[in-house]
Amino acid sequence: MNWTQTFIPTLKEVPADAEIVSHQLLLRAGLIRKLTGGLYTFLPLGLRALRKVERIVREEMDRAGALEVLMPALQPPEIWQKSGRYESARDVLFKVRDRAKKEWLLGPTHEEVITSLVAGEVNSYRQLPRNFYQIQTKFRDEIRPRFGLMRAKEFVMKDAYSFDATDEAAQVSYQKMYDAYVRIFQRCGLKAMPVEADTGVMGGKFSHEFMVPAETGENEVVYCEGCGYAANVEKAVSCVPATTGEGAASIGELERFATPGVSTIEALTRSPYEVAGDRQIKTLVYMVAGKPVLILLRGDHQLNEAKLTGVLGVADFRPATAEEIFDALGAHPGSLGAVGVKELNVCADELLRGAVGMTTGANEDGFHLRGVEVGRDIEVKQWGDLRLAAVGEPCNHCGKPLKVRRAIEVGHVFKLGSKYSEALGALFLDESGKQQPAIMGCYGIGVTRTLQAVIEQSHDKDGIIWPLPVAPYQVCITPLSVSPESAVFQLAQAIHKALIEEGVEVLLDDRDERPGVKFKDADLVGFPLRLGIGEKSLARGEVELKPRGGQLIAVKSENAVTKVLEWLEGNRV
RNA sequence: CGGAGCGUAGCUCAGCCUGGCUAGAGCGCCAGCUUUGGGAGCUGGAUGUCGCAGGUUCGAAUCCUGUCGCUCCGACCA
Repeated sequence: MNWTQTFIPTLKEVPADAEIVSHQLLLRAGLIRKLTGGLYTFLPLGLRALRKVERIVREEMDRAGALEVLMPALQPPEIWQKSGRYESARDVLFKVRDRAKKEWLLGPTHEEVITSLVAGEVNSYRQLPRNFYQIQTKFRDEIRPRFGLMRAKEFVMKDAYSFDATDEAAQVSYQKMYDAYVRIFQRCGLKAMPVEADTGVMGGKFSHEFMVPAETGENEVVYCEGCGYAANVEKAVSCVPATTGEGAASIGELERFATPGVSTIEALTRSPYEVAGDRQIKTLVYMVAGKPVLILLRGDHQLNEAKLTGVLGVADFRPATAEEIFDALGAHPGSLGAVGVKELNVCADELLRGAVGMTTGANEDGFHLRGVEVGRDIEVKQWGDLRLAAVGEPCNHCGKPLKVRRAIEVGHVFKLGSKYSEALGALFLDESGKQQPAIMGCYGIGVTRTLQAVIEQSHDKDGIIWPLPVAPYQVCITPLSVSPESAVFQLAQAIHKALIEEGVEVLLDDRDERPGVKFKDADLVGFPLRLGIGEKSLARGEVELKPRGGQLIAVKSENAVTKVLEWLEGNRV
């Protein structure tokens, strides 16, 4: 392909509305253009890279035995009502109406569709296991689209759904996808790590996310360098010693004391009170299904709402407002406590079990209580792990201090169980003739997001550094003259032709531009290999191979094609 | 949805506070000349609904109101 015949609108300046470097480079390298917030057009170069990622995904899904299908993006709301997600996922659902005013949904995902298909087609254990996948555009009414392709209203996703007759078989299906994901991200040149994940609104009990470490990521991963444990912070557990009464200022007697103006844990740790954070009980009030519930944590800990969902068994909750709190407890945030509270549900973190000599709010503005004994003074109705694991806490498995880093979620595998198969009637007859719901798994990869994650992870100050397998072109030929009769350009064209015949994806920069412009653009776009042809080196019978980000290699011009092929072979993943 | 900021040429932005000549710069684009190994130089040229609507005023890019869009922070997030 000649540069002048394709369309690569590179940008010298950084677009004002792109915040993170991968988004800036997507725009600057001429890969995408924004139509409006959260919606982008893929330009020829960007589309080529996207297709590369898709191809890798497709090859690995096929290798893992999954079958490609293509489902409708437009879906009837009825199946979403059946699964219950018409309500639970309503915030992300795009709804449209046809001329008869009937409502339709633009699919954010396809569990309902595939399960409906299987419900009608699969009747016997003999037809299982099955795994169907598709690569398709998904629509989500994101509250706040951002970071280019990272979080968009519309994006390309690979989604796969497995159906099994037994739990054990489902586990095998899950592991196949897990292994395929490891290969996919490796082949994309990404350092992605699988981490244990919360299952969220999807339901199900078992899940891993594939995370690409990046400062700009929207997720936090807790991990241990000692044993390899890694989990999304929403799921992560750590091993903090139980809270004892040792060292407490006052054990045994419940004592009310004045704390004028104190409304934070931190303020109580200071003079004259000097109550350490781990000697305090933090009292949060949440409205759970419309009723106030007290959530107790140690003062130095943070609430993990994902864990709260698990402990309460419902996701329908939110922090109470100051007014709701005052109505329930007669005090404002900062002076709250659960001592003597009988009429409200009290839900406490495990680490508070048996804690004595604690300090907490007195439910009277400006007063706290010390000498609190959980159990004696506080009636806890529900216990659970509610705590957000934090950096430095001991790993639950090996005791080494945990670390935390930000990451981009590029893939997610779930063991779903039978939630959807039951709701949508995906039943089969087992060997004994008994009707059973299929055991499902679902497996997503954000294809467009993966593409951007590659750039986020692989770039320098000059531009993108494409891993060879996902580069839009593998090689860019840069002749420093494009006058038709020049030896430089004639050689460039000959090599171009020869490489195409060898099946190499090659771009010939035939623009009549100064060398600096061509070099800068080649670096910006990030071709893995650039072949420079100029008068000076050609006078010595040489051309120049320049791997992106590597050292220049002079090769004899008659060996150029061979050397390029060798380089490509040597860098294949 | 709450908070903050921004909408002026294809891109990056100045001008606005303190209303007033023909609305500007750099980059890009077009033509010509010169140049040719890391985003060249000179000359000439084209390009604007100053987001949109209303208001105040003799006069609005500038002040006021509304509205739409974008960006950031938060909440949210399969």
